[in-house]
Amino acid sequence: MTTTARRGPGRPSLTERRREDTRTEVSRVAARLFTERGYDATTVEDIAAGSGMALRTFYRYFRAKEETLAPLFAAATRDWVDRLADCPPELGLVDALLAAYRASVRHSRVTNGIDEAQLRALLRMMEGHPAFRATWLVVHRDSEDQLRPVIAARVGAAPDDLAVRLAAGTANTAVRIAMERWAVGEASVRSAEEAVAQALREVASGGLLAP
Amino acid sequence: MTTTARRGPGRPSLTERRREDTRTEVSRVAARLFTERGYDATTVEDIAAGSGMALRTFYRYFRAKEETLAPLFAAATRDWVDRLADCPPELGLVDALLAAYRASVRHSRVTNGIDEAQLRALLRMMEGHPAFRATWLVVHRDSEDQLRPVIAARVGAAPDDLAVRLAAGTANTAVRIAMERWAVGEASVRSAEEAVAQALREVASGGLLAP
DNA sequence: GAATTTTTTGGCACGGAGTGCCTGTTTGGC
DNA sequence: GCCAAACAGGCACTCCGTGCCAAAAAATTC
Repeated sequence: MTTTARRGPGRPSLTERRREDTRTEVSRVAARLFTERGYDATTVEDIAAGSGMALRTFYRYFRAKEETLAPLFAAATRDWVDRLADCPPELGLVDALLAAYRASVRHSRVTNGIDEAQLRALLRMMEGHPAFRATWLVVHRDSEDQLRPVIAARVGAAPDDLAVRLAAGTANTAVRIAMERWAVGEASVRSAEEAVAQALREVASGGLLAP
Repeated sequence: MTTTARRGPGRPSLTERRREDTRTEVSRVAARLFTERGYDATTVEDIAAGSGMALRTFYRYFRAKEETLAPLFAAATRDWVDRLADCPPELGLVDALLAAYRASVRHSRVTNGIDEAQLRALLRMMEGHPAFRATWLVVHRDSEDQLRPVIAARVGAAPDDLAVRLAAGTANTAVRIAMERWAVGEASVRSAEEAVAQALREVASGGLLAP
């Protein structure tokens, strides 16, 4: 972490940020072990040992083994939402969503977070590993809730308006489906970015539901 | 089950249906125990005993404790998709989705499946119970895949077309969000049916994403 | 209908997951 | 240096989930 971060009012405290860093660090270790040995063959003790902590301490950071990858996935969606909030307000919602995604994926390539190759490998492991699938879906469900206030602010509505909820849900679903298509290596998908662009453009056009 | 069922070509075998019945039965027992005592306070042995089977046998029907409610949730979405397939083709997609939902909820009120009050109670338990949340989301993710071929058939496209995937994902998300709104008892929601109708109409109009 | 094969069920033992409780160790303010 | 609060670790214990083998039940064959 090289960013010079002032404490700021809405900003999490130093302790909380340290905690998040630890979680991310453990998450990276787990991702490596899972891809190397598989999910079942990796014990929580392995992850704890690899992270230089005791088993009991691991459980102070994660409620369950299957939660271990959540910080890694969540970092990606979190970053996307944050960049959406920073997008110029005159941009249309879909354009902003796409621009935010592009900025996020470009930036996270050079900095911390999860790199695309690893994310892809993990997503491919999801088939046949219910625990993985569940984590992936839970992270996206959380992302939906994070998206709501940002979308609400852009369109000038309340975060719990039905229209805002649905916009968040739809946008989020589009990104999820795009990444799932990209992960399995569908022929017409050249990059995650392209997949997301296609999906967002499709829902922006109304798609099959609004003919 | 009192329906006189011929074997039919696409129909599952008797053994498979017996198995499904057993799963549903156990699912109902678990739903009762969870609502009575809470999720954590209910052990798998309780569920097995309540279902008249040994613990080891339970694990021949379910891979994990958190999977126990899946048949109950899945029966609802499965029924919805089946009725969509039976809707007259000249009906618009959104109208058909809504009609199928109405038929499903009306019919399952008198026959087997899960009744609304219990579903609502279980959904309300989801807050603070990650395992529940995950199951709910996984069921809806599966529903998305079941929806694809049916939608594809209606609009005359391939099931793995991006547009079909997104329509399935969006429709499914709309229903999920509607039910989540209904479950928490939002003021502007009088019934699950009304919530779903509102949500589907909103996405049919294009919503905030297609202004 | 008796014998046999196949499927289903249950008991047992075992390792990993997850937690309550208590003891050490670090951190930070004085 | 002293004390308090937060954090890490060890230990014991319960529950989850599974491999393995034996008993029971169901289907099949003669």
